Amino acid sequence: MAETPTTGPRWLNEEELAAWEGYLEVSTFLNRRVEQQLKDDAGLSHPQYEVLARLSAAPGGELRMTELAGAALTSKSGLTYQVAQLEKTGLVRRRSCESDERGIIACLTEAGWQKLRESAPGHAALVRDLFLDGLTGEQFTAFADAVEAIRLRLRAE
Amino acid sequence: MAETPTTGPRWLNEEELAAWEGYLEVSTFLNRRVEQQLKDDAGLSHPQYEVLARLSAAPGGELRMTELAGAALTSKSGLTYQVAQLEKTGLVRRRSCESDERGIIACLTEAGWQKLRESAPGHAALVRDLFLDGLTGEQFTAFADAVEAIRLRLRAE
DNA sequence: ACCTGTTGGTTCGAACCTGAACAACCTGTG
DNA sequence: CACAGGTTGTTCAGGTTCGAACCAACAGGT
Repeated sequence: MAETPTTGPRWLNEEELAAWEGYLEVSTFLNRRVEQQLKDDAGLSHPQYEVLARLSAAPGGELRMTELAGAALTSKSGLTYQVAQLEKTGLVRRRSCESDERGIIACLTEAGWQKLRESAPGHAALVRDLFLDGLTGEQFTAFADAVEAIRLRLRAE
Repeated sequence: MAETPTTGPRWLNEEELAAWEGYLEVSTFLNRRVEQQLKDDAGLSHPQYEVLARLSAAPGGELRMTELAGAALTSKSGLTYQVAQLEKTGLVRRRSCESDERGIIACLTEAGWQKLRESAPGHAALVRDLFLDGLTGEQFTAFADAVEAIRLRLRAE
């Protein structure tokens, strides 16, 4: 009984484990809430919203599929699926690329711009409510720094 | 042209948007890497590992399904699925609960303990590498604080 | 022009997750 | 005891995700 604590395997110390588990919990619930809000208010999944948002941030509201996949954080096949969904509902259109026969360019339709204009405020409000408003100014910058640090580390591979 | 910037809809300011998108990116890639490492090294999905870990942290290495679902951050039906998978591979066993006829208790088998002992160090090393080692001590505590703040906010509903 | 290696996007299969519907069971109130 | 209302866990259908395999098209060297 003396040599091993009864708490089971713990290869991270107390603090580290708590931080990691806290992060996992936050990440899970944040995703759930965002997903739910978008679905209810705009009929979009989070990935779909992300696609619209990334397109809207690109010049001309259009991007090649691969670039879009990178920006919207999904796999190539995942993006094919999502764009197909968005095309069904008329929010995105696909056209072929002139300079590269293989290329496909996804671009926002007028309805896509419209949908985004409608749904972005609600989405932003939720992000603000759940994520930003809970933090003091100091906490926010510290958090942003930490995220940036982890991001660089992840990128370096 | 003058009144609206060409950057598309942006209902969060520069800083806030960058933090949110940074978080999304980090969260996505962190999940991917963890998932991949566990799959490669232990043949487990992250949810499955989570189940084993939570069970191992519980007294006797066993928990009722509902408690386990709460701890492992999945829905009830998701847990049923995962436990079924883990049962197939012999890492978890189910037994019925004496005090409550409806209840099912999931408990780690010896193979389950063994698998966890084998895989935890690799998992911990990755978490350390991607998540913890990228942060200075200050950044770490600031991050942990921020996560805790968000967590409380999410819980308050 | 012709290989060779690389890239762009889609398709396919399998795994996964979720919410809703369900049956079995508990609980407490009359 | 009976019965209404809540809980427990599973099942089911539907949508979603990923990676591997694939074909078409580019690019560079010979």
